[in-house]
Amino acid sequence: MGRRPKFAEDDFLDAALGIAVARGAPAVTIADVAAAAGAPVGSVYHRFASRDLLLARLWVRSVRRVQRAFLDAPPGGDDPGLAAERAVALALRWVAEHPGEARLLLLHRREDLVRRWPRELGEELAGLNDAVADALRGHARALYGRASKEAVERVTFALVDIPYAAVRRRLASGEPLPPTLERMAVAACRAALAD
Amino acid sequence: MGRRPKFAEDDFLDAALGIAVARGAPAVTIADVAAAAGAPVGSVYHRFASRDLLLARLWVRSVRRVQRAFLDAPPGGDDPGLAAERAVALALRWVAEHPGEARLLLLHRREDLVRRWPRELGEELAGLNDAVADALRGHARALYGRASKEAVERVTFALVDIPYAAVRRRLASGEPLPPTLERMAVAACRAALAD
DNA sequence: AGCATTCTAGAATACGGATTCGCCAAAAGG
DNA sequence: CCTTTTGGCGAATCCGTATTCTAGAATGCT
Repeated sequence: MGRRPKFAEDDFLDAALGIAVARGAPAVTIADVAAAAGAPVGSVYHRFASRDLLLARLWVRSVRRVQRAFLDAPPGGDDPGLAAERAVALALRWVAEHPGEARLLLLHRREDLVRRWPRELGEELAGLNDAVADALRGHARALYGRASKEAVERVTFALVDIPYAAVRRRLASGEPLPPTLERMAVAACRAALAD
Repeated sequence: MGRRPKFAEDDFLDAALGIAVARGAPAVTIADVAAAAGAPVGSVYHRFASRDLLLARLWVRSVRRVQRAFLDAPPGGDDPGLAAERAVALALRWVAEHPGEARLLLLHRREDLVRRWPRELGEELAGLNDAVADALRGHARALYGRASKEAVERVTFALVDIPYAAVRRRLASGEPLPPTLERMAVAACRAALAD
């Protein structure tokens, strides 16, 4: 019952992602999204109530995708070296496999993408990081036997911030990641865990 | 000869910085900058030909300021441990002393701030990083006896990217830097230099 | 076929914000 | 005091974009 859809939400999200990555977040205009998807503007509004909502959903979709990769990765157990290696390798691989979304997430903050976060997505935003926070506490417990604030901070710095640092500048400049990067990052990560 | 200026360029740059930091780059409208500086919009245009030029100058001013801090810092000589300690300490101190500019530089890319870089500032942009690149090569030479591409990459990762990573997430969330952070960052930095 | 429903389509409209422009004010020199 | 020059001032204008609105098309149901 009803006409068969010609455009899906994901079509517009993909189009928006492409534009954001290529020409920056402010260049994501509804007209351009529509053009990139081969659709008229009205069809975009048929799927998304507003530009902010479109971008917010793009953000959520991207965050969910990285998170899934992070959560699905095998935990490192109580071996700091192993945890370091896996976290860094995972980050580098994910960036290589999802260049667009990597750029979106690493080079923009939510606020830069979405001017005013739509109420409709309020809850969505609230619980977004819970699973990752849990996983980090799990790592802290496995490595140090406790999930104290300090232990969690340490794990986050090592497993999140350092891989991030390894990748970010290159992602911004567009240069390829140098081959020695992984080794350095693992060393740094390991040191942060051990210290 | 001529009326005495009531507003200086820096007044508007400071106002713009405050708005960018508080409400994000897109919220930096000329009307708001003027209001924040207690001036009418016309006076802003008397100093800056366009919004892009204003933001570009703000960017350049901020970059110059960090660079000065980085360049003025005493070099670590051939001791990786010392170099690591100094780089991390410098970064943490600078962020603490210049919270506004730190947020501007660490949380925004140039492209997010300035839509289209004004031609008038073309050269200004070109040579902006030369001095820092030189300094990094100097560090590479002092530490490893050579400024090969790989050595420079290593030094940059350790002395720039890691301190950056240590600070960025907190800067975005607004939380204070945890006391153990410096120690972890130094350990990571040192490991990246030694490996 | 008639009807309800789900979409496509894109022209018309509304609006926020950058930029312009004409005019007034305050020094400084003669 | 008159003239020149540098600045302050802010209402009016212009433009790019988000958003709305009216039509029409495709599909399933009875």
